[in-house]
Amino acid sequence: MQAEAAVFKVLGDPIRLRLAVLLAARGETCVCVLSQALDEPDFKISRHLGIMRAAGVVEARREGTWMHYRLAAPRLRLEKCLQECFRRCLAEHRTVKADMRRLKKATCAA
Amino acid sequence: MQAEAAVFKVLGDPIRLRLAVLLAARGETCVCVLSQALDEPDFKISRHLGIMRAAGVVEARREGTWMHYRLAAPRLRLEKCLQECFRRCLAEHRTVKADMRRLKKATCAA
DNA sequence: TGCGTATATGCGCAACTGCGCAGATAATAG
DNA sequence: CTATTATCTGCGCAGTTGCGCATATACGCA
Repeated sequence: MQAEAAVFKVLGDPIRLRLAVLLAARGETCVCVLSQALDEPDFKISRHLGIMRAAGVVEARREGTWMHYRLAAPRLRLEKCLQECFRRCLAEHRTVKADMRRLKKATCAA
Repeated sequence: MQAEAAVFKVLGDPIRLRLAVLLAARGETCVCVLSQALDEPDFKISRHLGIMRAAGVVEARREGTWMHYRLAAPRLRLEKCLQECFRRCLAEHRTVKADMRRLKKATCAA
C-alpha cells in the first residue's frame, strides 16, 4: 500500500497534478514548454518533474539539450485507473484549459 | 486545481488510503473497528479520520459514544472517479484484504 | 452527581516539503 | 577551446507533517 499511497502523494501537489494532466493529454513535452504552460520558472518545473520521475510516474528522454517528459506506462492497476481520471475528469478543468492555451502559444527554441 | 490536489494529498498517506478503501468497500464503520482492522492505536486512526473529515473526504455520524465514518458523497468529478478506483483497483490489495480479515473479527462493544 | 467507555486533541519533537537563489551540468555551435 | 541555451541541483529557510503520550471531551448509565 506504500506504493499506492506514494503515487497519491506525488500527485498531491497542484503543480505536479497539472503536469500529470498535461502529459496525459498531450504526451511527450519538453520542460521549457511545460514551464510556459504553467507560467512557472523552469527550475521549479524541473524539480517537480524530477520528483515525479523518481517516483516512477513520468519518464524522460533526452534530445540534444532538451528533455522530453511523458507519463510512464502504468505499473500498478491504480496508475492505469488514475491516468483515465486525468483524461476523463481533469482535462476539462479550468486551470488545465488555461495551461493548455498557454502551452499552444509556447515557443520552444527547438 | 488546489481542491483536486488536496484530495490526492489526503490520500497520499498509507493509513488514510487504507481507511478510504475500507470505507468504500464496507460503508459506515466506527473508529474502534477501523482501529482493529488496521491494527493501529485508536488515537492515531481518529486523528487521520479527522484530517480526512476536514478535507471533506469522509463524513461522520455520532451514535451514542460511537462515531461512524463513511466516505462523503463525491463533490468533484474526480472524487467519483477515485471512489471507483478504490473499489476496482485497491479492494483486492494484499494489505486491504488483511485489513478486511481483521475487520471481520473486530469486536465493537456496541 | 460520578464512573466508564469511546473518541478527540494539545503538546513537543524529529522528519520532511516546497520555495527561491545561485551555481552546476549537458549538449550544441562556432 | 569558449559561448550559449536548456536543464538540473546544492543550499538555507520557513512551514508542514506524522508520531506518541497524556489529557480532554462526549455520551450513557447508575
